[in-house]
Amino acid sequence: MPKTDLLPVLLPDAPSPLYAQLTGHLRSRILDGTWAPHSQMPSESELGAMFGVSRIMVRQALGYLQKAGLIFRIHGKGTFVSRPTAFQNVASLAGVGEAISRVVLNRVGAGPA
Amino acid sequence: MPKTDLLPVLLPDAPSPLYAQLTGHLRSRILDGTWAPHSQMPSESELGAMFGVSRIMVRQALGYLQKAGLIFRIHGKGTFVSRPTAFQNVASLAGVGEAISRVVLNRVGAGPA
Amino acid sequence: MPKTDLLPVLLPDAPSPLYAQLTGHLRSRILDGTWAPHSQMPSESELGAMFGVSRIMVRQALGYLQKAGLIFRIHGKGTFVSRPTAFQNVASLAGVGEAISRVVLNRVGAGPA
Amino acid sequence: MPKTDLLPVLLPDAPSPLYAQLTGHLRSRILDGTWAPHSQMPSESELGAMFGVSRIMVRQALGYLQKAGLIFRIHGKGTFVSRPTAFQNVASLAGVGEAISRVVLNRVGAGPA
DNA sequence: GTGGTCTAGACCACG
DNA sequence: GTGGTCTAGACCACT
Repeated sequence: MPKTDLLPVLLPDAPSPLYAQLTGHLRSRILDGTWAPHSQMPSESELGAMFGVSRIMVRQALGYLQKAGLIFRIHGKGTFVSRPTAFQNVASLAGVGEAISRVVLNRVGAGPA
Repeated sequence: MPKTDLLPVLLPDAPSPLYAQLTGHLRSRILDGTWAPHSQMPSESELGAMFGVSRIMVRQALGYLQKAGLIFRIHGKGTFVSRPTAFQNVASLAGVGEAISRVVLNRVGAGPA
Repeated sequence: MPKTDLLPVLLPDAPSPLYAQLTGHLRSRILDGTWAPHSQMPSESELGAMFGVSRIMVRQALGYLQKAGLIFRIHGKGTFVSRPTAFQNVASLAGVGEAISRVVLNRVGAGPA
Repeated sequence: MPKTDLLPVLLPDAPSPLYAQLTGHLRSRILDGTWAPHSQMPSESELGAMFGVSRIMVRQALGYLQKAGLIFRIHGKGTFVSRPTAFQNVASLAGVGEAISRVVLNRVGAGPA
């Protein structure tokens, strides 16, 4: 009787880590245009204050978004949205976009070994 | 609390589980003011060392105390005594107290810029 | 067996972050057989003590090694070397090796949640 | 009252650079014992706020004091006064003192379980 | 004044 | 008693 019928709904019982939630929130704001492409996002500290989490969690979430090609970061300058919405599904291209943007805005940075 | 070797048959023969004893000890220290309301308790590891039990036992005991509204825990921060003795029976309100305390504690340490 | 002398001298003028140095040290010990394939490595805390760094730096270094397929980690059990030296250059296969090792050592993460 | 655009070419018009003044202030506080030997000084941000200067100026001044052997800095921990007045002229030894202090400080908080 | 590295130590989830 | 998540706050490198 109790047997759930093939859940179409995603079971929300799993709490999911904070940084995962935060990643989702940030991604939404990028996709919905709150932060426009190539515009500077709020600083890591500000994002931490906005969402009530520590800076380390912000950095972890931003790291995911960077890996996904949605944003790129420039040391000493800030964090930026990388590409327009139309390109967001093409993750592999976004990576290229990031590299180009980095060069354009400043210069290449050294990745970790 | 002395050990009674003669147990009435109605009770389980085990001399009360370890975590129950520990829960009693911790509750006593909270009620007698050893750990003041809203003050931070020793860490789970320290409590384990203090009472000579494993951390899993400590967590089980703390879980009881939390459910009873005597304490609340903040991830990454610590375990805290929730309210003065007078409020200890109102478990449901204590939950609210926890939520408020959490916000208060968060905000104290997190000034925006 | 010493390191491959294939690569010309890497310019060592950059101080290189601590976690990068640590990653190198750990990789060396894996490659030289200090920690044998499929054997359990020291815990994160022990590695921190061994190298005089914080656990977070250890985790960062282990994260790199995991991404490179040299190790895999099992929650609640430990960190393990993933594959023999002969396979270390084939990073893509190492991922498969990890999956197999998980099954061999214990079992699959059974419940699909 | 007039803006002197007639500058004597030999001397700079600025009455000693900002960081030199700051360096003097900080040195005074160290020598008069405001910050005791081996005690932790205020953070770079706090010092900037205390003296109304930017953090970059603070870092420049601290760099001088470090080179002079009056202080040493530990990444992720803080800035510390290095030695009593009697030793302040022996800059080279202060470097050794720093190294030792680092180990000592590290070991205090990092028991091998 | 940003992002980058690092420390110390808490609670959480799993075995 | 492991690895996983999270906090708070320090100094560092760059602009």
